[in-house]
Amino acid sequence: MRKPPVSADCCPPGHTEPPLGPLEGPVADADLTAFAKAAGHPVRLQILRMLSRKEAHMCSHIVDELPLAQSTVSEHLRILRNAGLVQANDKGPRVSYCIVPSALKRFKALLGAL
Amino acid sequence: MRKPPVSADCCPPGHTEPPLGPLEGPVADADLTAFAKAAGHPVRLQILRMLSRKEAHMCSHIVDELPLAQSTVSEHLRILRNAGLVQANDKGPRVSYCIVPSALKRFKALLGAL
DNA sequence: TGGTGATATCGTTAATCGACGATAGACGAT
DNA sequence: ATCGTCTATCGTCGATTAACGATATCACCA
Repeated sequence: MRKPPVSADCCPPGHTEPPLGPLEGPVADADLTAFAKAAGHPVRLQILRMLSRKEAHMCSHIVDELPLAQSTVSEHLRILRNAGLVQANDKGPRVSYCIVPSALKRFKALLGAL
Repeated sequence: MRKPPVSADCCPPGHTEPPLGPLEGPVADADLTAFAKAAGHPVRLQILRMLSRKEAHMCSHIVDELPLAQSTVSEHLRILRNAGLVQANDKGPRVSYCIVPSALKRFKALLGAL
């Protein structure tokens, strides 16, 4: 349930390399469980794919692509945000979403350590 | 919900390299969702870790390690089996479990393709 | 200042999940 | 043949999740 601070600019080009955290132990287990749980839903995976292909950034675009109510999509985005996989810059009435590269990297690293 | 056939011997040494299936498209999405859903639970992750460290093979060992009823552990093992991540050889009254290396590999590949 | 479009939140409801105890089935040992 | 052990399955119950519509909030524009 880590809620990362909303950064002003979305998807900053990777320049720093944080240590990504431990790959085993309680923290690793909690993180991997949270990541997998968030990704373990067809709609959320679809959203992640859209964001990773940079086909859609704005919430309304995502809503247009899915046969779901806006509130439902917003809820899935909230779950992805809470898991730390996705980030939002809420400048103005439009909110642009993007994947958090370091989180995805950590997700892959944690799974790789299995 | 693919239920792989139970092989007679568990954890055969890797000798063949199946193509692992597509990394995108509906099948990939379904597989990745199923894998992530199965792994997205603390108890199941713990079971996967036990199996990957080869600390425990038998169901009873896993039950001993966890503060859960035997039926609950059996249910988690069933979910992991249904996801294809785990395999059982039910020779005799004891059942030995192990991770399915190719499934784990595919899981990592699917996530890596994100 | 009032309106408009875009998101988030709230409350509700149906469906799914997680856990348990009880029970059944399979096998080896006695 | 019977017993004891190990595992799977069933039925149940409470908790959580997923979806929706309605409503609130926010930033911009006229």
